Amino acid sequence: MNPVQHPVVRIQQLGDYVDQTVTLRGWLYHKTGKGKLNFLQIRDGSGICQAVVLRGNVSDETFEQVKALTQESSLAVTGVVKAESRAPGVPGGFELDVRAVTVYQIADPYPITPKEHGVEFLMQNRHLWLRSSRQWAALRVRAVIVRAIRDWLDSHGFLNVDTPILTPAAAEGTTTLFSIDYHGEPAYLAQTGQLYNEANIFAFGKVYCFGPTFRAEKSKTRRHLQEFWMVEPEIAFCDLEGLMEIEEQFVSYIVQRCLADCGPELAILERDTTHLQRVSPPFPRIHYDEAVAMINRAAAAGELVPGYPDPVPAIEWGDDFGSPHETYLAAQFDKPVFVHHYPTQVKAFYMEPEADRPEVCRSVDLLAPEGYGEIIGGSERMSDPEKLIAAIARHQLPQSVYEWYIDLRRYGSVVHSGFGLGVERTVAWICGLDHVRETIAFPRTLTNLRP
RNA sequence: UCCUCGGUAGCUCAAUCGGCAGAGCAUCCGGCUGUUAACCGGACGGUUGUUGGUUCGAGUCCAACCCGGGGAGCCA
Repeated sequence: MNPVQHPVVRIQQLGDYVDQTVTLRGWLYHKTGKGKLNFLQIRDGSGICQAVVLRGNVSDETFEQVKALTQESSLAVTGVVKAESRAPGVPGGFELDVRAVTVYQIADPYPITPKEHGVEFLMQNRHLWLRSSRQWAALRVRAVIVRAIRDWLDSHGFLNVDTPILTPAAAEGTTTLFSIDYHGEPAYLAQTGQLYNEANIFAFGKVYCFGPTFRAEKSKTRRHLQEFWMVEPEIAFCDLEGLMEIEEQFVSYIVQRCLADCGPELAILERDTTHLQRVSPPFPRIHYDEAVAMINRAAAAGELVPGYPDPVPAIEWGDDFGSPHETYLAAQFDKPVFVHHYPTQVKAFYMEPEADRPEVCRSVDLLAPEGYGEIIGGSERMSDPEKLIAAIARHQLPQSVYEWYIDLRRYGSVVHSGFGLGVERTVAWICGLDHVRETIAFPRTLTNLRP
């Protein structure tokens, strides 16, 4: 029996071929032998299918070949698709009653077994780990999230205008940047496209940039990468309140799209989706003042940070929140929560101070539930050129470097706002992963540059 | 940078008071017609992160260093 005589199908489509003879091409994910009966779990990138090889249904030569297959051997199997409730797989419920097998390669002993492994080992073998079902599922959800991001923005009047990755200076003074040699001149890998986005809205009205950003922070936590992807929408004629409305529509769409399109993937990840199903506008909004009061009430009562053995630390008005504060705040709500009007002094120079209360600014962070932390940071931008020049001076930044940015306020300034959404944290939240390293194919963490 | 936990077979781990370094998985051989991380029998597998020290004797105790995990700060 020649495999090429039958349609070559992907496992995802198997349900359309019940009782037909087809060929699958892929890799052996797992094998259990029962004497004259062998069960092969075959991956092809689109799903996992159980193939049943019974001695007598295939040639003796083929049967011996199957017994010799190792994990991750590449092969093609031809047989009849059967609806079979006992069959595991993605999608489950179908199996292939095998009649012929073509082995492309017998794989060397595969280092990643179905048993447990440590993080260090898995990261050293990331190029192979990607094949494991949980990693496969998370990266497929990531792809859907990216698609949802673009679909929502593209269909709501935003133009994708990407911004440079090689930049001459820091957008926000404090963060550590990766520096490179730009033909003898120091340059840096971008940590945000925001300033360029602000130029772009004066040409296009509503824009977004979407790409990798770089932070050379010595951060070694489940929420941090050195290289991560961020989508940054920026909107002309939009104030803080308008911004929050856009953010909650946008995030809700992303979540609902994943629930609709990623059922099998979320099942593999064993994600409890009850929290996610509640994600719809409006999201709760709390003022920084109120957040400080909530934290200090919890601190006084000796409450613990959810998920940690430590008590909620008290905070003084004017300080930025630490991770334990954000974790505590987010846990008080069952939806993402907006925290707005942070103190001006802890935020970036370009954020618009509140007119009748300049010690707070028109900024807003969105905190994800279940301990996933800040997934969005955004603000209304300063639109008056004189106030912007003063803010640049107050932050001891060189005005000459920002002349082009000040120009944006000299030639038709308007109220405008924007935000940045971190893709990896969003993926971690929606997938219920405990570390962002599993949300991107080749994560760059503090200690992982290779593979 | 700081705090904290760890490093023993390819992988995941065990080793009592300082006294012969041991299991499971993977791999190889044999058995099994419904397996779901199958199961049963056998084989193979070790410079205990590195260097130095204490001791009759160190995986175990001491010191320094290297590597990794989690967290703080900072951030998305």
